[in-house]
Amino acid sequence: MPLAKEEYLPNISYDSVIFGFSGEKLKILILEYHNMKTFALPGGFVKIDEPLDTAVKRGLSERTGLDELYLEQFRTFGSMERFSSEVMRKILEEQGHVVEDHWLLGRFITVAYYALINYEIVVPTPDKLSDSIKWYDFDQLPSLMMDHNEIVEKALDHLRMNLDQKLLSFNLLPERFTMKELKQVYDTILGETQNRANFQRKMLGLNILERHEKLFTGGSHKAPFLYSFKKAE
Amino acid sequence: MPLAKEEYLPNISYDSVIFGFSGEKLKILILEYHNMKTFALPGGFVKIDEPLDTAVKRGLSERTGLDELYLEQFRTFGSMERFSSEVMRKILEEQGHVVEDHWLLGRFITVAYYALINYEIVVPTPDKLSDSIKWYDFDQLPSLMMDHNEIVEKALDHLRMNLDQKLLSFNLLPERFTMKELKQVYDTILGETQNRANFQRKMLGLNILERHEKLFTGGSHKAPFLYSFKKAE
DNA sequence: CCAAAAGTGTTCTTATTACACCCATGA
DNA sequence: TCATGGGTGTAATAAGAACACTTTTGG
Repeated sequence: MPLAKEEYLPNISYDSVIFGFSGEKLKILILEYHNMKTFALPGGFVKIDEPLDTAVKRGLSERTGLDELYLEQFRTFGSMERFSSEVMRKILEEQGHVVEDHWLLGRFITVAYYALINYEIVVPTPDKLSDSIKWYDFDQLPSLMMDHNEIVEKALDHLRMNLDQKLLSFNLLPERFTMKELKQVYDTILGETQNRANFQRKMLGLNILERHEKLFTGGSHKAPFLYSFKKAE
Repeated sequence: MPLAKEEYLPNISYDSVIFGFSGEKLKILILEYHNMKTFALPGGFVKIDEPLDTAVKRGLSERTGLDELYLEQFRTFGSMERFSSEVMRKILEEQGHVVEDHWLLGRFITVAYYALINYEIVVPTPDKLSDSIKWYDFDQLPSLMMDHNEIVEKALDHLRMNLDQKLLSFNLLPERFTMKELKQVYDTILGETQNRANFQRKMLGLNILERHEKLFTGGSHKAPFLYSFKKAE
C-alpha cells in the first residue's frame, strides 16, 4: 500500500521546482494528475524517521533518476488559502482510494526546494498519484494547482541570486565547456543578454575557472578555449 | 488544558530569533525551562486551522506584548539530529504532564523566523513550558538545546543581508533619530565600524530618509539633524 | 578660543559599462 | 582573402574607501 498513513508525517509536504536547461531554453518539470487536467509541481511527503532533506532527495531521485542533485531550500509556505481539499479529493477518488478522512485531505505546510539540471540526461518518471510528468518551457507554464505558480516565481527569484556560487554545484554543463556555453546559461536564467567581453572578464576574475585546450569545431573562426570549474580551494 | 493534542498540528513547530537592540548591544531573547538549566529559543506550535505566519505572530505577541512585529522567515530545519526526546520528556515531567506517548515527544520539523525590536519597550513573558525569559547579549549566549545555537547563527547571516531594506520595517528606532543612532544600529548588527562620512552619504543616497529640524542636546558641539524614514513611495 | 561632534569635500582606488580592435580559423 | 566568432584593449562612468577640512555648539 503506497502512501500509508502510518509511514508519513501528516500535514507536512515538500514541493520542488526542477529547472531544466540544455543549451537554449529554461524548462520546469510539471506533473499532471490522471484524467484531471490538474497540473502540479512534483512533491512528496516525509517519512516518520526521515530527515527532511533526505525525503526531498528520495522523491527527486525517483522522478529524475538522478542522485547527487544539488537542492536548495528557499521557503516554507503555510497559509490556509494554499489548501484545497476538493482537488485532492478528486485525485484520490480517481485512484480508487478510500477517501473519507484520508490523511492527504488535511491541511499541509509545504517546504519548497529548487534544483537545476541538464534536462537532456533525464527521463522523468511520474509519481504514485499522477500519470504524466513533462518538461514545460518556463514562459509557457500551464496554470498550476493551489499556490504552485507562486512557488515557481519565488524559486526563480532565488535561483537568480548569486548564480556564480551555485553554478559550481549544479552539474548542468559538461565537464569542459566554452565561455559561450557558460554565457548562454546566464543569459537564459537571468532573462537578459550579458555583454560578451565583460562577461568573459568577470568570469575569469572570479577565479573559479580553469582554462584547458582549445576546441576545434570545424567552424571557420577562431577556436574557443575550453574551461572547467576548479575543484576545491 | 494548554497544548492539547487536538488543537495543534503534530510534528511542526516554529522557533523565533528575536534580536533586541537599544543603543549599544545586540541581544537575543532566550527562555529557560523550569529548574532545568535548559535554554531555548522561544517557539511554539501551529493550530489546526491557523496560517503559519499567524501562529508565529501570536506566539511572539504573547511573549513580547508587541503586535505589528516585522517577522522574516529564513529557513526550515528538518534533520533527525535536531530531535531529542529526552530533554522534552524532562520538561514535560517537570510540568506534571502525563508523559507516555505525549505528542510533544515526537519528531518536529521547525520553521525559523527572526525579528528585530527595541528591547527597552518590551517586557518578556514566559510561555507555558518555561518559567523565565530574558535578554542575553549576543556574544554571551548560553548553550542552547537541540540545534538552536545553529539557528541563531543562520538568523544573523540573514539579518545582515540587505539591512537597508529591512530597517524601514523593523520599528527599532524612534520616529525621529540622528544619523549617529542609525550608524550605531549598522555597526552593532554588522559587527564592524563603518566610516562616518561615507555612511552618511550612502544613507542619504538611498533616498529613504527625510531630514527634519536639528536636535539640540546641550552638548558643546554642532547639533545634528533629525531624520525619519520616508513613508510609502 | 577651545574641544567635540557634525557636515561636507577631495582624492584615490576599484567595479561596471560600452564599444573598438585584432586574431585565429576554414571555406 | 573574406566572413565569422573569439580574445583582449581602452575610455568613460559609477561606486566605494580613506582622510582632510570646515562649521556649529556650549563651556
